[in-house]
Amino acid sequence: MERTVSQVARLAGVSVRTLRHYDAIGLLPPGHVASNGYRYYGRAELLRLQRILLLRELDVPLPAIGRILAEQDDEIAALRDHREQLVQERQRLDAVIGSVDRTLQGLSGDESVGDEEFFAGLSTKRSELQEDLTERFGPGVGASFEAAVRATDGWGREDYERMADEGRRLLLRLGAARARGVLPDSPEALKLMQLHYQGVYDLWQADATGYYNLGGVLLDNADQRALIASVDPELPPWLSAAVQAYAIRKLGYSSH
Amino acid sequence: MERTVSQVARLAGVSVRTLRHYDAIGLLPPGHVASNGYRYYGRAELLRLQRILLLRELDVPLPAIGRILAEQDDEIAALRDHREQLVQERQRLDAVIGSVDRTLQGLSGDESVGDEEFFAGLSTKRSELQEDLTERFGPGVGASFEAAVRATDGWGREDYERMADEGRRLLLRLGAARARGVLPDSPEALKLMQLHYQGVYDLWQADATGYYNLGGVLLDNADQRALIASVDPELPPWLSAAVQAYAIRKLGYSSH
DNA sequence: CTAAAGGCTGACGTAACGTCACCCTCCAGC
DNA sequence: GCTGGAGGGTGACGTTACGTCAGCCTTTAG
Repeated sequence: MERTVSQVARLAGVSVRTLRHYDAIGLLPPGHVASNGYRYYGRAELLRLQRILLLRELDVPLPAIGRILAEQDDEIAALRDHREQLVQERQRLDAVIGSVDRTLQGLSGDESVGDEEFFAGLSTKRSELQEDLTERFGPGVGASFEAAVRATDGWGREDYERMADEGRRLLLRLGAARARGVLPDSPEALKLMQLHYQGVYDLWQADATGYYNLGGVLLDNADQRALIASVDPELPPWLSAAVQAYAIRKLGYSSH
Repeated sequence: MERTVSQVARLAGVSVRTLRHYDAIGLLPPGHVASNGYRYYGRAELLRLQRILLLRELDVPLPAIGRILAEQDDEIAALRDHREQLVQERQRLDAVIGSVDRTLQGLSGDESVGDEEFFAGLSTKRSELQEDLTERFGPGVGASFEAAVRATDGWGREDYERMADEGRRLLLRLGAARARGVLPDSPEALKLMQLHYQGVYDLWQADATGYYNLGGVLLDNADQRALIASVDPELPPWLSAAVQAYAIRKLGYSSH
């Protein structure tokens, strides 16, 4: 009736090492240990092992299995909790897969949007954007464009492409965050938006007001919106909200 | 232009420890290390960090990120491969969640099937099963029932319940294996079936022929089938095939 | 000049074992 | 009684991506 490690291993379909491990962490001590150190398992241990393996197949971590087997009564409640975690993990995976798809989309073909139009289209479409901002909010808002244009005067195609690449990846990250359920005004989103603001600032020394207004334009300007949507169809409203949240929380914008 | 660890950490939203780690594994060495050991990062490193973080958010493991960034060209192919793995993992999770659901079903309510009817109903429904086997395959097949009945003569309700519990969990494990896509005649299935055969043998000293025939009865006998289906609706045909596969492969059954 | 930041290098902990490396014990055959 | 091989045992490192000390050294502000 007493089985050795290798016998139990064969019977249950686990490795000897696994049995030693379960002994080491106290999950399944042998029924009896001989004076020479040999482990011997009886019927009770085999039963316990079966229950362990069932739970293990259900992705329950070993410490949790130990607790469940210790307190028989709430085995079902524990499994229900566990199920919740599994479902959450699946949702997370779904979001990640969606992000990967959009990333592939954003990185592969999609040459419909020229490289130099990127960084939210701020590079070559700047003048158009400037007009839009100026006519909607007055000349003050777009004024700093001039300095920015001069700053990038010496840029070659390569510089723009690097900038475009950077912007594209940032939009992808923002899309991934959105897909994961991150809210536009959450701390995590604001961390990412700092990068966005930096990028915008490099092309156009935007202040709080300018950046805040940009939040609206991103939604209303067809080109801008299309550019962002090309990376993630659901990103434009999220990004718009995030821009405005950043302007308020981090740049101190207020509509006075 | 040169940023210290904490500055980069704040900018990118990662921990200082993470930067040290990325340096240690060679994923992101600082642009410059001062004579006092201080790390300083330039624009190029910030760019690389952004790309790292994008891929990290997509669940790409760090070594893979390193390879992807090293060989720019197949970034997209690498992501496509990665996507495949994510999808597989999601499928696995789906299967696990299904198994958890059936396990909850099998462990909670379900008192419609009395405890002592378990272990594939072999305990109290034995006589009925014996009739079925005898009338279909002749008296020889069911003969050893007699000895088994005597062997369990002294059993109390408690013994039967323990046996039932054991059987129930085994069926759950088999269901989990089936859901994971394990085939009835695969080595993994046969390992589990050894446990099933042992359980059957304890209640009825079945030989290869008897066990093989049981495979058919499990499908045709309404009680048996319902019992198994109560644990997993798709289990009966799988289990039937597994029983016969075990009889052939492990017990040497042949229809001569 | 001193204290507070902030930087640095180890080193352990995490999940669940796989995989050596090295040593001991039992049993069968000579 | 001896010996070889199967099978038992105990460390201890490797894996993933850092978190979290502990202990020591710079830089910077007052």
